[in-house]
Amino acid sequence: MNAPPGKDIILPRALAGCRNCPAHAGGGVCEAIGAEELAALNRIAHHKTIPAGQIIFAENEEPAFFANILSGAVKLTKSLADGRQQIVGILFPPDFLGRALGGANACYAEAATDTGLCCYPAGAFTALMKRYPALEHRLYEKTLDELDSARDWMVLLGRKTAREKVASFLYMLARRARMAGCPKCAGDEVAFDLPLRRADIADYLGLTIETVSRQITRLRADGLIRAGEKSAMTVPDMAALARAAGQDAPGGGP
Amino acid sequence: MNAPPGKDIILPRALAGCRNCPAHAGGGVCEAIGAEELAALNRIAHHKTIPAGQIIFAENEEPAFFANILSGAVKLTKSLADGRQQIVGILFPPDFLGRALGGANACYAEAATDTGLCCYPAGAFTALMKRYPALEHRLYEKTLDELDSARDWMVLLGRKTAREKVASFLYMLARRARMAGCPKCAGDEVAFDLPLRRADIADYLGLTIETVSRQITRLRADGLIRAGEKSAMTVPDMAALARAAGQDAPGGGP
DNA sequence: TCAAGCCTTTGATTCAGGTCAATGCAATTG
DNA sequence: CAATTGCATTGACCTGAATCAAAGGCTTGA
Repeated sequence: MNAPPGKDIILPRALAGCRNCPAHAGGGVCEAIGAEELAALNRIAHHKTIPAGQIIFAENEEPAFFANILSGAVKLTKSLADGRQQIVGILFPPDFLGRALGGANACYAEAATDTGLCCYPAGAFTALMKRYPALEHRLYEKTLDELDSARDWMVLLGRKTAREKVASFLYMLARRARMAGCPKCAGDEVAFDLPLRRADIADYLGLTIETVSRQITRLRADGLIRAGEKSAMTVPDMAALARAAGQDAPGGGP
Repeated sequence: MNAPPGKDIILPRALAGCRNCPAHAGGGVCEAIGAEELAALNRIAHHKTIPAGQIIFAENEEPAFFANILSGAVKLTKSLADGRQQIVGILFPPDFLGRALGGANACYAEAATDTGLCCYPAGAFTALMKRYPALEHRLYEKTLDELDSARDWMVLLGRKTAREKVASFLYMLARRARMAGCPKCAGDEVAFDLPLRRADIADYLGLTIETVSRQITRLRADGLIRAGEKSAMTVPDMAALARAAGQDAPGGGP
């Protein structure tokens, strides 16, 4: 695969578009690098939209491009020879997609929902990284954060019960929604959309579809979540959900 | 904690010692950086030996130092409020210990066996990283590798059976021993010492002590491993062990 | 409008791994 | 040299989650 599949969008040759970009504020790669670096990045950038379910790149494949995620969600999966799957990470805006150094990607990347990307061709991006240590520095920071969350997830996979796993997953999404300004929230409640189907949630939590479904039913019966239309979810009491998740973060810690 | 506990060792003010250092060859931080960088590192370095069981640094603590691991093994653990524990990584020579950027450590670090460290005071090391992008680049590479192995471990935790987990753990140790020159091996066999007690193996694999013990017994009965004195282990057939581990790496892949 | 596919939910049953309890076995120690 | 302590092993039993099986909604589209 040489280029990301999906629709191309021609970028205006200016930074105007960056100003409202999620990757430019809120912890993206484009934050905390200089104006020169940003302009250079912008010159090689290229927007794409990817439909849900499409594979963005495969395992053991030299990356042809890297990207900032602008909208949607991307799942990173690994699988065993016999087909068992594990989702090892979910990327949301403004996360960075791709192993920016040292060869092949170690997992599949697939669009979990319709996804918008700001793509950089691998060669040009690598050259920029060499020229601008600030850019590499920023990516290193983001990688350390990814490593921390991978390790948090290892605790979940190795030591939490099915109920705690599902509660943790919902709690993570709710915290993310609240931090993102929470457009659908009312009062203290936090509302958001589930970006994953049951099968994906199961692969993310190391469970089966059926167990995920049962635990969601149970959490709903216990009043810890409310389900609305489609994939809409509401958390009436974040602290209670955190407790059910086995987390010691009453208000909204890590 | 301001300094690593354990015995201090005065370093000769020269690079002579680095020549045989595991961190200087075989993938360590000190490999693939320039002579100038290496000399600067050496100037701030400081050897320590840490006895087994000693905590090297705690969670949520600003690191006072970073270190290359010279000998032994260090376990990184995270735990839930109620005491459940998960080992999220084991570091061997020539791995790098510490979050070199952006604040507090995200897990406990404890010496699994008697461990030798080459320590760098945090402030001085950070200054060097700023001055020498090559050093930061090298650390970034190592962090990406750590992220990849964390994700491999997530597959193990989420999707493998108890038998596969234990086989994977032993297979990982055997591969490491074979790559390290395999001083104890005879012929095609691979011999090594278990650096962890049953309780630690259980915390690493997301199992209980009893299950680990039973699976080791079973693997022994099946002839996939042989146990010697103390913690000595021998793998007569690496390919067979890889198969039991659910790995698709017949000869000794990733 | 109805059939065909997807997902999701729910129920019944099974089983891998956890829990509880006893024993074994070295390495220390008084 | 008992007695203690800390692991490791083994056995009996239990349970949480997997598996197998069957409906039950929603979309999609003819």
